[in-house]
Amino acid sequence: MHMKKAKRPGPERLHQQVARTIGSAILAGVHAPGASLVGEVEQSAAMGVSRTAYREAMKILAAKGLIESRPKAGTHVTPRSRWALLDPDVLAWTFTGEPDPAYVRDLFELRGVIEPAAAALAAERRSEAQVEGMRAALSVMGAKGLATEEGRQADNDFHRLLLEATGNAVVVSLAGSVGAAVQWTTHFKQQKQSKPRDPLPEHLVLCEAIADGDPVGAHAAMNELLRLALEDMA
Amino acid sequence: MHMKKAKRPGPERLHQQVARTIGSAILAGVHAPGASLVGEVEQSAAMGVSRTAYREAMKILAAKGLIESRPKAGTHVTPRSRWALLDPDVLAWTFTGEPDPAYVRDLFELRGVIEPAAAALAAERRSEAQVEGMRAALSVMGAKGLATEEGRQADNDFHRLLLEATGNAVVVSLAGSVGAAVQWTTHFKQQKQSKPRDPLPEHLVLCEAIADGDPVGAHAAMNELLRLALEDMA
DNA sequence: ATCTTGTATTTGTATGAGTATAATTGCATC
DNA sequence: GATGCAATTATACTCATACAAATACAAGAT
Repeated sequence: MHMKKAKRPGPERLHQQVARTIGSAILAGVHAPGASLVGEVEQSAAMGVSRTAYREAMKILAAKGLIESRPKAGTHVTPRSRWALLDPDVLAWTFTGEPDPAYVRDLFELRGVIEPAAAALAAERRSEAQVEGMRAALSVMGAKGLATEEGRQADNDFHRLLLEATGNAVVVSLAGSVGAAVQWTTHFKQQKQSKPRDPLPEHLVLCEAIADGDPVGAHAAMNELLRLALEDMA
Repeated sequence: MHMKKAKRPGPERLHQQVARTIGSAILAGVHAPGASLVGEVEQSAAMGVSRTAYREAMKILAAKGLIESRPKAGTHVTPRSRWALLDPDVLAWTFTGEPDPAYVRDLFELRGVIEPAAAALAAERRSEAQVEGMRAALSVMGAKGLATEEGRQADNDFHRLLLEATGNAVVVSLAGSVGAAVQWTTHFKQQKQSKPRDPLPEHLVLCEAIADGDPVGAHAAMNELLRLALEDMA
């Protein structure tokens, strides 16, 4: 069987580059809420791109709630409360720089709410096939370890399967974003970790609670898993 | 003191119209995931707009994860799992048509997870000023009732203040989206409600639990509030 | 079969002109 | 002085056109 050629994201388009540059600057606080980005022609010229590319970048940022444009008034950064903080791109832009510690705290707090609830839902609704898949993923994870690419992939698979087992599309998309964000943060700190602990045991406990259809147990198991993960970073 | 002129959204721009039209069609299932919107020139001509406006609309939809474009391959609708289901615009587009019952169920389920947790956080972190504001809002709500615009505004204020009291920016933006979505759905069904129940008592219980700094009580009170609200719709 | 190479199709970028919107200003009025 | 109304004007918005770049696909070479 052929390995299907991995879908290549391709080179970043110009308007995406512009959106990333300005978006990152906004999230880093270079342009505070209320700040003015008035003057399409000057701004685009200053970046050395056409107004077309610049405007399309603005549309992307506006779609994510970071800016707002009106004729005569110009383009301004919106208050933080309107930003789509869980958007995948916004998340990535946030973690290009040093992320605000308060933001990371908020993120973990939300994770602590969402993921145990998701585990409980999964325990109630999982199919046999999903349990099979989760067990298989943990098996690979145990055999290869988290040091290998395969092991990390299996870890991802496990969590993805768990989310899908909730049968709640909104929870899936949300927890997916949060999980990705948390991985970004751990990626930072994990550099220093000389001796990583083996996280397999708590994964197994969680998996079996879900297999048993035990929402309360799954909730508690996920809580424990998150507690241990957080402990590893301190 | 002058009342600042209320910010008027103004007329919808052309590219926003196009984005709304196609976005709504995607969410309504007219264009299923994988469906092709190939041919910018033809598509834009068919809608009677310039290619510029059409492309800017595409950038908006792409920013919300609904579509994906690549040269030669064309533009296609992405799988549902990538959609930003909690984006304000996406929510609005969803509720222009008959929303999928499963989606509404998922939304309420998430609300049942988020809002009690938010109430508990608020109980731990609220300031005195915030408690004052929440009490004042409930006072107005009790005096005017939910039949008046002022009363509904006070209800919104209460919930907004509660969220702000969590001190968690991510929870605020998230719960704000979910709350807005839930209001859309209730707006549908509430038409038929001949005799609305007075929701003030459970609001007061919740408010006092938060004022007392009682996370467990606040969690339970919010659960009860949501249970009653859901009951009103059945 | 597999790899390379070419080619055609589609989106991406650039530019310039003109339009529409709304913040601002100035003026008249109360 | 404050308020309401009209003209001004800065700014984003829309359009049309041309060209560039990327890439899926097919044809050919190995």
